[in-house]
Amino acid sequence: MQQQHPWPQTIEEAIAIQEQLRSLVIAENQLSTVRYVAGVDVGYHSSDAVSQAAVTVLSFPDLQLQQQATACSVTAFPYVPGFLSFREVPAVLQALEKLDQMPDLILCDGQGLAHPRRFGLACHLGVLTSIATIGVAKTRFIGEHSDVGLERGSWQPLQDCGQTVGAALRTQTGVKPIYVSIGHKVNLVSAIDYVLRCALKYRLPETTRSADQLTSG
DNA sequence: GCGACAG
DNA sequence: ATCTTGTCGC
Repeated sequence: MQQQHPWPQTIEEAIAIQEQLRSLVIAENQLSTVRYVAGVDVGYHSSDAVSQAAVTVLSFPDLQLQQQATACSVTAFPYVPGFLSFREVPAVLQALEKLDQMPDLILCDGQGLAHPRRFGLACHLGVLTSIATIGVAKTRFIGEHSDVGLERGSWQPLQDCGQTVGAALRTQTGVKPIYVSIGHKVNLVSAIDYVLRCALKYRLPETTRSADQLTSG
């Protein structure tokens, strides 16, 4: 699971990579039966110099923790909105390599297609690993949407430049919606369904929560 | 020029 | 992301 392209040193190089790789994104279901779902998260401490990635693998649909791994690496890119993947993907790849068995699906902490160039973190990780991925973000990055119904499962398309790039999804009645978008090898309706089935009790899916927990402490 | 801006 | 306790509400 090595990086398959040179890591950019400039925004211009990063844009070129995004524009090249985005054509490789598969926006339809191409995943086997999901038995293992992973959550990934990256954290930082006092300095930005070191990125710590955590991956947790849960059984699906019963959501029991099966495996976990962490990895630290030198932070390879600054945080610039629109280029988060260049910062977080290297550490995530290292953590994934430590797993005994690859998950069937990965829920990423960030956007997928809901990105200015349609190539957010979830798309990037999916293309590099060939694993199905979904972007699950706590806040909106791009796009607009109508008000979301108050009940769990309600959602509204997230639209940008006339395209549906994701969904604002209410995972629990009365809580703020989250932003779901395609990463790789899954369509939006299925992505919403997987996220809902991983978020039975809290706003964020259990995958994200368990990975966060590994990062924080 | 002025805001907005995943983590 | 990170710095950080208690507190209001179901």
